[in-house]
Amino acid sequence: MAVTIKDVAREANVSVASVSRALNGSANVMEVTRQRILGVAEKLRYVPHSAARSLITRRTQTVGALLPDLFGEFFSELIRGIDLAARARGLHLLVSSSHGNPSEAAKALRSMQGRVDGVLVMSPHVDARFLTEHLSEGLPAVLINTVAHTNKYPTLNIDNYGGALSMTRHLLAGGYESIAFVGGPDGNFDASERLRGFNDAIAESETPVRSRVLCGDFTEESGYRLAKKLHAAGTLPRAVFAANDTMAIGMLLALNESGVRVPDDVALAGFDDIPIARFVNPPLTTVRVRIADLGRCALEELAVELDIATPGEAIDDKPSCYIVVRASCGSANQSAAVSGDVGSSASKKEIEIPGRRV
Amino acid sequence: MAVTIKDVAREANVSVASVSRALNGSANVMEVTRQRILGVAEKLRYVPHSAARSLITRRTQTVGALLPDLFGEFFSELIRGIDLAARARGLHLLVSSSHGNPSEAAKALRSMQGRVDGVLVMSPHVDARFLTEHLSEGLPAVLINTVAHTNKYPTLNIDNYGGALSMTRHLLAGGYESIAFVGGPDGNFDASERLRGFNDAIAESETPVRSRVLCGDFTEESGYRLAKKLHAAGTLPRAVFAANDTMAIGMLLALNESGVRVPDDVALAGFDDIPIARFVNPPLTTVRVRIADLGRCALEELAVELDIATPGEAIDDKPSCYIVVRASCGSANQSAAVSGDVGSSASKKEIEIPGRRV
DNA sequence: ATCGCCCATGCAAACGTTTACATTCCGCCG
DNA sequence: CGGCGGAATGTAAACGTTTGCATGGGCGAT
Repeated sequence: MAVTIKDVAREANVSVASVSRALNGSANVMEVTRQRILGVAEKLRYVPHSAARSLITRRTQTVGALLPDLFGEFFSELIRGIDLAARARGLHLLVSSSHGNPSEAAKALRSMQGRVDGVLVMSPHVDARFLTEHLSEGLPAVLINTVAHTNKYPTLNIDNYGGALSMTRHLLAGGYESIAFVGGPDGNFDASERLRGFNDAIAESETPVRSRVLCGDFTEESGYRLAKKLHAAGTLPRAVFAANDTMAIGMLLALNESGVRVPDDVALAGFDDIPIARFVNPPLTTVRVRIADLGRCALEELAVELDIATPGEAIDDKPSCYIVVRASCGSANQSAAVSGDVGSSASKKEIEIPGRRV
Repeated sequence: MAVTIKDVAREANVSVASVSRALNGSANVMEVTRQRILGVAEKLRYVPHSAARSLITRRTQTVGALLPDLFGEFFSELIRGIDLAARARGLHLLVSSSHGNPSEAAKALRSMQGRVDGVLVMSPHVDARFLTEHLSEGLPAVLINTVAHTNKYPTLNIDNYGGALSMTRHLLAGGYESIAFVGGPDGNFDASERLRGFNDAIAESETPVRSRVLCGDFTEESGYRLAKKLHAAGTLPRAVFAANDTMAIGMLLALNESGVRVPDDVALAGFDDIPIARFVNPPLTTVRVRIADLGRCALEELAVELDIATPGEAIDDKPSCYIVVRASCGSANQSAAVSGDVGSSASKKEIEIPGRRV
């Protein structure tokens, strides 16, 4: 680390300016000189001092990712997507995760100030006030899956609406005459969007269908309780679409216990495609979110904000959802019709149906 | 970001030096002056320019994490552990993951040069040569779960040996008279350590036991094939300890298909406690690694290298393994004896046994 | 052949800190 | 009463780059 641009300059018999020029832009420097400089730099294992560079260029070549307390696959995939996209653009990735409360997140956000050129923010605690409060004026940011309605920053969301719409249509196409939707916690953005998708799909249905909406809270227990209650009351619908897999699995447990057959008596579908979904019995039909895609798109969007996106290439659309049809809803007949060519990654008993893009 | 230390100095009617002193160390500055300066800094929302600071202090307050292509929970947990520990120390975390090959990892490592004070390296491609080649001389580093034998850098490993030893002892205590170990790929460090643990446990056994070692490659398919082969040959042992859960689950699939009862006919154990392990039928007995702990320990170790560890506090021991007893090996009787007090996080049907610390 | 222009290169300022050293001021002791 | 020491504060150098501007030399045009 002791070797600086001056050392290279001296060794190559040029000025520091020429070294800088040779290494960076191709601003006028004779090819032979450039080669000599590059050679010396290589030989000396010169690596530019990024802090010094940042000081003058006011760029850090780094983006920050502010994430909530995420577990398992979701976190991994999100970071993977972000990381790969960042690397492709030559950007570094500064991560700050596991923020359980707003003040922690705020502190982390502030401490990133000046270390990053832009920031990806995903946090349940983010609202407009939080942002104006803690996000410094000039810092480009992209919001991920957040409820904050602001046109100040681009926002990327999982296509909750589209996914729920597609899944509900799928169930409707299965011919179930009564369908229940199990919602998530009040005020949860994902949950309300999924409900909206469900309602719209029901509304557009041409064949009459009895639908109802039940209140869950995204926990397995709430699913379990609801299923037990419905069974006890004898009011089980023919199909249930739970707003997340966790609740669906809770219901599945209860139904199995009660001797209700899935999908023969009740078809069941979830949302998220959590890893366990394919291992429950029967495997759960669900909506899969392409999480790595979400991360990648977010970073690309941020690149646009940073004015480093290549103008030519089109920035990807919002990350989409896929319906993954497994045994928990008995529509093997028509799903086969939808998708003859099954993706190679899908197991033999799985069928993927691209979700509607919104 | 336009507000610099000069602005604060001017506004507070002091020199930049005093501002610097007031904000950093408590080097002689009158309390009243300090308060005034702090007030002004707050009012102006001054945040020090980290690049400028790094330039002169030659510290970045950032550590890098170089990780291979990790999936799911392992990655999440590792980062979580690192992130939390780093935050506790006021360090930032620069992540570069998903490196599939040595040259990518090397590039990433070099590009971190100068942006970090130290680096956590976890990569299957890391050996001594790789390190001397690509890790700049003065950069502190801690190796995670790597085979590189070097006393130049501290190395943290999962306690593969101890975990396998404990699990094998557990099986031996279950009274199985024949036990097979299914190994991992040749040259894989984890795999060979686990095998070593198995062998040592067998060797120390007082009651005679027939043991054999089979060759797997960590894939589900290899487990599946092996189990089918053993069953066809009629050479199934009473207990099988697979070097990872993935293979164990492959075997479980095959055994279930063949009508072999687990654990009644064959007891089965794995290693890793991947999320699915508890959802297969029967749930898999396995060795759990405290991955977040691994990350935390690695960062603490790095802090020591960086001379920023508080001298008083003892650095934690190496991260340990836990045996998680589930239904796939039928030793409910004696495992209950081992652990009467089950951790609150364990489900009703799970028993945790602390692994041997090495 | 002379003049001007452009290209390659060098010089030096600037970026925002920290910190060694200089200065000032005050109180205390001789 | 004068000098001295120490605490509070100021001054300026240094960190390693990038980049606007200056310089010089070669070459084409007149």
